[in-house]
Amino acid sequence: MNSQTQNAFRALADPTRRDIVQMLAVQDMTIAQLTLRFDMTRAAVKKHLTVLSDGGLITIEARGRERINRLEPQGMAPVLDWFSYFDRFWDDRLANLKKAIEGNKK
Amino acid sequence: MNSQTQNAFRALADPTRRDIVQMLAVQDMTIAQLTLRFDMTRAAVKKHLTVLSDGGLITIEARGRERINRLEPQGMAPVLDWFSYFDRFWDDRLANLKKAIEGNKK
DNA sequence: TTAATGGGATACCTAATGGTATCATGTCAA
DNA sequence: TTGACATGATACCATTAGGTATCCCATTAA
Repeated sequence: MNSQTQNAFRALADPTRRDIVQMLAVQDMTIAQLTLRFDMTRAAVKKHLTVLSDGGLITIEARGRERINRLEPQGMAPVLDWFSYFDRFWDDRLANLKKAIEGNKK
Repeated sequence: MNSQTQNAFRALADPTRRDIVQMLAVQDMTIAQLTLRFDMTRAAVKKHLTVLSDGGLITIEARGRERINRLEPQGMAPVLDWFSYFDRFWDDRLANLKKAIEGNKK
């Protein structure tokens, strides 16, 4: 049923894709630009972008002959939502840890 | 390098494993008990538990001939930590969403 | 002591995954 | 209009992943 959650978790399971997500958080990038940052072919990068798109984590907008890959932050919501299930189970130690992480928000 | 992050993300990429994590949040369980809850063999469940253990999400304690599988909430820290990277990039819409999710904490 | 129970280990199968190479197509610039 | 450039699509390959079946060992209960 909830395939968005599954697709998002799956998309984030690969280290290359997590790197892409972090890069796109800084700025939109074309496939060619992203490919320059990795040691793999453009085709491989494009496959990762497709998986990220399926996971709702990015959007791919055509602009002329280029494709602008843009982070879709809302795509992370299903994942964060899944984690929220544990709020009532977390012990004090992790509660403090979580608080510390969120404190970094600055 | 940071294999804990990778192993944790990978462990959570499978829906069965996410279900196991949620079940173990409620109570510790043996392999046999968990197997009753899924439509797969004990060997398959054990494989999932191994992956979860590699990801630092559970601990497996031997007690007599049984193995007590216990949630290790701190194992989620690397994942939450990874997400915290985006705090400074999130726009208002997602910031509100995140806030709403955390509001569910009760 | 013996049988049943809980689990480990291994081999095996199929499908999915991450990657490449290659060729085709649309678009921009000279 | 004619290349060069950015990307799409496809076929192919090796490895990993999720699953089963099977056999073995340790522990517990009768």
